[in-house]
Amino acid sequence: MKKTKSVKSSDAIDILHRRYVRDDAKKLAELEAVRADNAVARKIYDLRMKAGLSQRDLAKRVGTSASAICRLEDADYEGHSLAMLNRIAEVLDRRVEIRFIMKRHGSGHLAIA
Amino acid sequence: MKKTKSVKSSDAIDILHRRYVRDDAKKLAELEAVRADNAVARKIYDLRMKAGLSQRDLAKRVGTSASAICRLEDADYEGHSLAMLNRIAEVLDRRVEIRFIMKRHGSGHLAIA
DNA sequence: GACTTTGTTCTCAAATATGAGAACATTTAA
DNA sequence: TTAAATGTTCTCATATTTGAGAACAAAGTC
Repeated sequence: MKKTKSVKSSDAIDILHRRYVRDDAKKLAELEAVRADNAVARKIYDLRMKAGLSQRDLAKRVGTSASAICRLEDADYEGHSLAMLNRIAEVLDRRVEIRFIMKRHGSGHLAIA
Repeated sequence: MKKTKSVKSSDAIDILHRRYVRDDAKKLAELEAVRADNAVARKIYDLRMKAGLSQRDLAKRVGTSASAICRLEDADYEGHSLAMLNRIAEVLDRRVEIRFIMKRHGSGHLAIA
C-alpha cells in the first residue's frame, strides 16, 4: 500500500481490465494472477492495520525486516509463498485458508463456489 | 498423495497433534503450517482427480514436469507459492482465494470466520 | 510374460523469494 | 525547526522453489 497515492489500489486491475479483456485468454490468466496478488497484499495491509501495528512491529513479530513487509504489501508483488502467509497469520492469531473457486464458464463475470 | 498408503493423510496431523498439543505454542505454530500445507496438497490432488487428469497431464497443461506436480501433492511439502497455485487453478478453470481466518482465543478447538 | 500408464524419488541447474541494511520522503510530535 | 516514527525503494547475499530428466515401483492392459 503506497503511502501517497490514496489507497485506491483497484486501479491496476481496472487498467488491465480495459486493456486486455477482449477475448485474450493468455492475458486473462495474468489478470487473474494480478488480482490474486493484489488481494493478498491488501489483506496483509488490512490485517496489520486492524492489529494497530507498524510494518516494523509486524516485521519483528514475524521475524523479518520492515522492508520485507513493505514488499509483501505492494500490490505488484507476485512472490507470495504460503510459508510467509502462514507466518504472518500465526502472529496475528489467524490461520490461512486456500480455496480453489470455480470460474463461470458461459457468459458472465461472476464466480461460483 | 502416496500411492500405496491408503489416502488417509490426516495421519500426520494426528500424530503431531498427540505429540505436541500440550500447551507448546511454538509447536502449535508449526502444526498449523503443516495442516495448511497438507490441505493444499490434498486440494490439488482432488482437483486433478476431479478433472480426470494424470500428473503428467496436469503437468503439461501447467507447463511443468510430472515430478513437480507430484511434489506439490506431497503432504509434507512446504514450498507452495501463490504463483504455482494460480497456474494450477487457471488451467482447471478456477481461481485461488486466500482467507485469513481468526482463530479462537479462549478455550476450544474450533475456528471462527 | 511383456508393455503401458501412473506415481514416486533422486539429482541438478536455473529461477525466485527472503533477510537485511541503507538511504530517502512524509508525517507526527515536541 | 528538530526529532522520531513510518513507509518506500534499492541493493546484495542467502535460502528456497521450480524445471527437468532419470530411474524405479506398482498397477493395469494386451
